[in-house]
Amino acid sequence: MNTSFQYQNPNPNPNQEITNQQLDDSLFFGVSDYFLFEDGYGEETFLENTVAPSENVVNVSSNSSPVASNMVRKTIEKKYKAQSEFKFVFRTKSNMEIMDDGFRWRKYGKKIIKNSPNPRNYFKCSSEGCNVKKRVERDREDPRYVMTTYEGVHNHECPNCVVSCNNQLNTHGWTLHQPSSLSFSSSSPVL
DNA sequence: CGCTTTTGACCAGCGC
DNA sequence: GCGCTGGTCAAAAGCG
Repeated sequence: MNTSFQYQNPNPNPNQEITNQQLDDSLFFGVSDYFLFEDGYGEETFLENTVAPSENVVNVSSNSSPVASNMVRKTIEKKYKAQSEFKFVFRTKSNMEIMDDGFRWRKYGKKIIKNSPNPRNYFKCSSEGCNVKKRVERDREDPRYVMTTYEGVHNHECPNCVVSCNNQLNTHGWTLHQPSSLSFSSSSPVL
C-alpha cells in the first residue's frame, strides 16, 4: 500500500468546520494501515495484498504469498459471508489505548483474547438508537500499534466533531491519507 | 443522580 | 455432545 488514497467517513458531519492550523494542532496519532470491509469483502485489491495474522486483524503486506492470500480469502469470506453492514479496521501507532473520534462510546465488555497478551475492549455508541460498535485492542505482534474496528454506521451527527484531514472534505467527516495523515481531536476529554 | 466502567456470567458458533 | 473461544449482558461500583 504505497499509493495515496482517501477514505470518506461513512458517518458524515456536515456541520463541522476546521482549519489546516487546527488540524495541525490536533494531530496526535497517525494511522498506519486501514481496511474497509463493506459488501464486497472479497475484493481482489484487498485480498491479494493482505495476510491475516489472526482473527480478522489484517496487516497490509505487498509481498504476501499466494498461499497466505488464499487462507485470508477463505477466512474472511467465511467470517463475513453473512454480514453486509459497514465494517472498517485501522491500525494506529499510538501510546493511547483509546482514541477520541468525536463520538461518545460506552464500554460494554472486555475480553482476554487467546494468544494475545492484551485484552480486547468492546464499545457501543452512547447515542440513543445508534448501534455502532467498535473494538479496540493492541496489536499482539507489535504493541506499539492499536487495532480499532468499527462496525456499523452512525445514524446521527458527531457530537464533538472536530474531525477532518482536508478542508475540501469537511462535508464528509474525515478522510484518510495513507500512510499517516488521519487525525482526530476533540475539545472533550478522551472518551 | 445519571452515566460510565468493571467484570463475572452467559450465550452462540465452531471444530472435534 | 462437549469444550473452546469470542461477543454480549447486566449488576455492582465508581465518578463527576
